[in-house]
Amino acid sequence: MSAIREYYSITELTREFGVSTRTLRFYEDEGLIHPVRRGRTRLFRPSDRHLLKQILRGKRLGFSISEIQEIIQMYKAPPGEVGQIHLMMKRVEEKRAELRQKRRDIEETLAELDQVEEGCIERLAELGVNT
Amino acid sequence: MSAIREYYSITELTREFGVSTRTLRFYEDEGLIHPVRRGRTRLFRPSDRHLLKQILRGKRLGFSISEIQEIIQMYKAPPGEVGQIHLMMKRVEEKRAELRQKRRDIEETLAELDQVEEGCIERLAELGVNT
DNA sequence: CGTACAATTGACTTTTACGTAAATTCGTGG
DNA sequence: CCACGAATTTACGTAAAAGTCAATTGTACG
Repeated sequence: MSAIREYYSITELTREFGVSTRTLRFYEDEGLIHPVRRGRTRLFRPSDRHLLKQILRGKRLGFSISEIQEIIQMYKAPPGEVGQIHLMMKRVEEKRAELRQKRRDIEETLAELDQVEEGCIERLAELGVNT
Repeated sequence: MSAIREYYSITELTREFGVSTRTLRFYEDEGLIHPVRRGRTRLFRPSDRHLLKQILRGKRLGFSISEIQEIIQMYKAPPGEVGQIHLMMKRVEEKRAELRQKRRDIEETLAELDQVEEGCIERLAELGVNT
């Protein structure tokens, strides 16, 4: 078994997650991740790797980079000021509403795909089940 | 109560769904919808409107136009040839897998946002519940 | 019947999220 | 020490999904 690595190279992460080095540098430019450096070379810590997972998850859900940025900000410690905390809670609730909408969209689409499959099965039956 | 309309104008749909006319024309160019014409003016039938709903649902889930195109194709009657039907069933299963992944992503993100909210509440408690 | 407004077409622009290529720089093994 | 491979920087390119603008064209209506 492998212990938890201290650092990952950029190519290790590109292979693990199927993204390009360009993509990782782009995410750094956009301020989504902050790998440390040894000289000019980027070293990704487990926390960077975890962040990358969250970024890619956001991408799969169709969020833009700036939306992902926003979500990631929320994961960091809550701000110190009461007004800011309430603002964050409002944002959290908005994101949740959006996610629930997406979930409903998924359920609907899945249901329709089930219908499609049924149609296919029926059609196959019509054509004679023997193949 | 309003009966089912026969036709919708382009601006009616843009208002109902919050999209621009450019967008609807773009979808038509891409072959997603096929409104009929009176002269040069587009007339959208209820079926076009329904299609538009499905398109926007796909957009919310982060699917590209061509992916949405693919999904919409599935909703049309299954093909006549056995091989084609099996191919379609395979595609359906692939899409379902993708949607289930998205659903997992949503659950994870929702759980994390719950954590964020809890953190906020705790933080507020620390600062004194009186506000 | 004219005009004002809604809709269309076509062309160009913009934004996002990277891709790609060229030139450069580490650093490690032989 | 030096070559070679891996990583970096800089800069320009591109595809997708519209936005925007200009020039027309219907067409409804007073």
